[in-house]
Amino acid sequence: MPIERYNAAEAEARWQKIWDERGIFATPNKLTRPKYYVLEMFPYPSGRIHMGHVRNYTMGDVVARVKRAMGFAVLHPMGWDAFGMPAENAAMERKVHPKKWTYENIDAMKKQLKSMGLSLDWSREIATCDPAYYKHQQKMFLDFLRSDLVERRKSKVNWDPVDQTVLANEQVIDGRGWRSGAVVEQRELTQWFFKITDYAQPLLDALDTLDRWPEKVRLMQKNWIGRSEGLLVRFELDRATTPAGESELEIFTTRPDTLFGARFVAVAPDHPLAAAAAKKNSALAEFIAECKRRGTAQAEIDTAEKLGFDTGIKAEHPFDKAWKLPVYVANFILMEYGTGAIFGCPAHDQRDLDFVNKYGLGNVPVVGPPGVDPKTFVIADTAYDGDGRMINSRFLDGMTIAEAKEEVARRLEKETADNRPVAKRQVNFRLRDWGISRQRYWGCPIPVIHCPTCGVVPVSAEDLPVTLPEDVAFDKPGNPLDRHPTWKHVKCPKCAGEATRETDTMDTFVDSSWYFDRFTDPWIKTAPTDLAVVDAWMPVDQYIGGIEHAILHLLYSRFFTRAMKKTDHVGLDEPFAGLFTQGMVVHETYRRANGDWAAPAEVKIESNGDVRHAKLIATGEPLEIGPIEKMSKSKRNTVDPDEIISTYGADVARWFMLSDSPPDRDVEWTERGVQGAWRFVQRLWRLVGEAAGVAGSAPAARPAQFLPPAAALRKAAHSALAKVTEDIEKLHFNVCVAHIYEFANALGAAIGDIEGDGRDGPSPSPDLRWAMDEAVNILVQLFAPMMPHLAEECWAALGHATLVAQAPWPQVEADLLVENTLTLPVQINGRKRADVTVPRDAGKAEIETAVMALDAVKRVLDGKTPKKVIIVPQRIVNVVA
RNA sequence: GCGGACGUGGCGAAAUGGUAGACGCAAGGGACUUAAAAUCCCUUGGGGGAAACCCUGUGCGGGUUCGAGUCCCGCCGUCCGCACCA
Repeated sequence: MPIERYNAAEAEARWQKIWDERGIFATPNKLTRPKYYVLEMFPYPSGRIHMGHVRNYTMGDVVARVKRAMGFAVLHPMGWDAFGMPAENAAMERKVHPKKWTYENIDAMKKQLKSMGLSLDWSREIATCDPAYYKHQQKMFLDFLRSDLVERRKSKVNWDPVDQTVLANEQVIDGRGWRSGAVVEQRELTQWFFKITDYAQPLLDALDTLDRWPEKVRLMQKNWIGRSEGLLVRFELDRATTPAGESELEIFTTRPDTLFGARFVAVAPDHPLAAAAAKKNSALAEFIAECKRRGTAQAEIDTAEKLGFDTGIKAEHPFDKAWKLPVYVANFILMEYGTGAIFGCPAHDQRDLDFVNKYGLGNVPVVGPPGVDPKTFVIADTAYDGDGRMINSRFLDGMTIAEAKEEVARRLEKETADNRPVAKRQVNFRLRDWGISRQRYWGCPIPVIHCPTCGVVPVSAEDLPVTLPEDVAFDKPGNPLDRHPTWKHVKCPKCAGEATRETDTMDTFVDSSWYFDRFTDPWIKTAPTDLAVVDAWMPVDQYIGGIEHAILHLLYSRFFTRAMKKTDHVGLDEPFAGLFTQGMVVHETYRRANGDWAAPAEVKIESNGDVRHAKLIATGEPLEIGPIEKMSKSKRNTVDPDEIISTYGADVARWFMLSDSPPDRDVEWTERGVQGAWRFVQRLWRLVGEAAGVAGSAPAARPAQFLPPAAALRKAAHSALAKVTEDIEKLHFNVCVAHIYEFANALGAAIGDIEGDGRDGPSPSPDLRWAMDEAVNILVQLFAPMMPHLAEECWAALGHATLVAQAPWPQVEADLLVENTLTLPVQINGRKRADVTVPRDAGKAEIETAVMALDAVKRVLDGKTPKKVIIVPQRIVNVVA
C-alpha cells in the first residue's frame, strides 16, 4: 500500500485554520469545570521570535493541551511586554516611532507564534503599551499611593549612562546595567519607590509555601531578601573629640558576642559623622572625596584596598566607659546597609583583620575553637569565623556564641543612656525598596502632577489614562517627555495654578507584575480586574519561563500581588502556584580564520568517521568548530525558527525541542537532531497508515477475549499511556518522548509480525484488529500535545470526524499492567545472577524455594545454606551467601 | 569569600535505595537498489571467552545498607547565584 509522505507545510496551515475558525482554544470565564491556568512568560516584541520562545511556548502548549484533554477549563493566554528601551533605540537609530515599531513587531511575532500551532486564547491578547492596559496600572499606582505603598524620596540610585536612566538594584548585574551592559554610576536623585521592603518578611516566609517552585529560585530569593538578625547598639562618643558635639553613634552588628574583641569603630564615607568631621579636617575631606571618586564597578571593588582615615573621634565601649575606640572613616563601609557604621572585631572578621593589620591596631581573639588553649590562641592573617567558646571576654567567658549573643543583647537592652536603651534587637534586610522611576519616553506615565504650591498632586481618576504624546523627537539623548513643548504643562488639579506633569515613566517590570491578572478579564474597562473573575482563575497553576527572572520579575510580581490585595484588586498573596524554569537553547559556534563568526545557515558540516569538519558554504573556507554556547546575535550561532518551520514544519521543531534534554537543562540545537525528529514524523505517519490498514474495519464491540498477540499490544499501549500521563504531569517531556518512541517501536513490530503472517496465513483475527485500532488511536493521542498538526492529520486518517485537540485523554486500563507471573531479578550478594519467574501472588516461601532451585544459586552456594534471603515483594530477591 | 546545583557509554540522556545505560543521535555491518536517498534488520560501556557465561564499570576516597548512580562524610572538577551586607 503506497503511503504518501506527510506534507507538513500544507497540513499545518490547514489545521491551524480549522482550530481558528472553530475557536476551540478560547476559554469562557463562566467556569463549569475545574480551572487550570497555564502561562508562559510573555515576550518582549523585539521583532522576531527566537528558539528560546519556541522551547518555552511548546512546553506550555503541551501542558495546556493535556490539561484540556483531561477535562480542565484551561486558561492559556498570550500578550506583549511592549514597553521598553529597544523601541526608543529603534526610534533613535531608524527614525521610526516606538509605537509603530512595537506594533509592527507584534504583528510579525504573532504571525510566527500562530505558525507554531499553539493552543492560545488570542481573544485575551493584551499589550502593555496599550492605554487600555496602562490606564489601570496608573489607577493602581494612585491606589498604592493612598495606601502608603509608594513613596517619593531622594536617594542614591544606579544610573545607567548609556540608557540614560535609573535602574533598580535587581537590574544591576555585576555592576552593569542589565540591558545596556554599561558600568553603572551612583547618582543622587528624587525617585518614586514601591515599598517592597514593607513586605520583606512576608515575602521571605511565603517562600516556604511555594512547594511547586524550584528550590533554586526560592533560595535565590531568600538570599536576595537577605534577612539577618542582630543588635543595634548606641556607642557613646567622647564629645571632646567630636566635630560638633555629637554624642553617640549607632552601629548594627550580627556578632554582638564579639564586642570584647573590638579594636575600632568605622563609618561609611558618606556617613553624616564623616561629613561633619570633614568640615574641620581638609585631609579627611580629601580622603572622602577620593573614596567617592573610586568607582563602584565590581572589578574596582574586588581589587580595592581597605582604606581608612582616623578621625580622631573616640567612641566608648558599651560595657566599659574607660575603653576608648578610635573612629575611622573606611571605604569598605556601606551607607546603605545597617546604619552605615560598624565596630571592627578583627580576630573574627577577615575584612576587619586586613584593616587592623594595615593600620597596626592589633587584635584580640574572643572565640576559641574547640580544643584550643585560650592563652596561646593567636590570630595572624586569617580571621577565625568558626564555632567555639568565648574567651578574653570577661562575663561572657565560657559561653557558646549563641549564649554570648543573647547575654550581650539582654544586658544592653536593660542599660539606658539618656533614658533610652543602649541597644535593641533588630532584623535587617538586604532587600531595598523598588525604585520605579525611569527617565524614558516609552513607558507607563506616572500619573502625578507637581505643583509649586500644592506639591505632589495625584491625577484624578477620571482623567486617566495619562497618555503618552505621540509627537516626540528622539534626536537628543535624555527623556523626550521632559523636552516636549506642551505635554508636561498642566493646571494643578487642586489649586488650578500652573503645574507640571511627572515626566518619569514606570519601570517596565511594573507592567509585567500584573499582566497575568489582567488576562483573566482583559475586557473590563472600569477596573484593573474583576475581583470575582480574577479570584476564580488565579493563581497561575503552571508558570513557565527563564531562570533569568528568578529574582527580578518573580519577586516584583509577588510584591505587586500583595499590594493589589491590599488595594482590593485581587484576593490572594501568591500569584504563581507552580513555577518551572526552562533551560536555554544552545548551539555550536563557527569561526573563520579572521575571527569572524559564521552562522549555522552558512555552514556545511562534513564528517568522516568520528571527526566533523565545518566549512563555509559560499567559499568552501574551512571553519573552526567552537564551543557550544547560548544562541546569541554576537556569536551568530542562532537558528531562525521561521526557517525551521518552513523547512520541516512546526511539529518537528516542537518535537525536537522536547526530545533531547530534560526541560530545565540547556538543549543543544543540532541539524542531526532536527532531522531525527523529521524522520520520526514521517515514520509515525507511515505507521498510522499501516496500522489503519491492518485494523481494517475493526469490530465495533470490544472482543470478550484477547489472544496473546493482541493482549501484548494492548499492554504496550496502556503501559505507554500510563507512563506518558505520569511524566507529563512532572513536565519530564524528554522521558515522554522516549516512551512514545518505545511504543511506536512496539507497534511497528506488531504490524511487522502480522504482515509476516499475512502473506501465507489468514488475515488478522478480530481481537487483534480491535487491539490494533485501540493502540494506534492511543499513539496519536499521546503525541498530539507535542505534534498537534500531525496528530489531527492522523486522527482524520483514522476516520474520526472530530478533532483530536478536543478528544478526552484516554483512560488507562490498570488491569492490563498487572502481570499474572512476575520475573524477579535474583541477586547473590547484591549482584544480579539470574531471574526467577513466579506467580504474582507467590508467597515468600514459594519464591525462596524457586530461587534456591536455580542453577546459578546452587553453583554459588555450593551446598551451603545462605546466611539470609531478602525478598522484596514484586521487586527483587537477594541471597546473602 | 558565602550559598547552591551538577559530574553516568563516542554524544544528548534514563533509572520510587532494588536487573545501570530505557529512548534518541552518531558509528559499524547487512538487506533492498544499476546507484544514491529513503526504508528495514543486526551490533555497539570496557576486558576475557568458541559459547554458556565470568570479571569490571555511574569524578576520586571513605561510610551506612542484604543491596548505593541514588543516602551520609571528605576531596577534585564544572556551572550558577550572591558578594566589602558588618
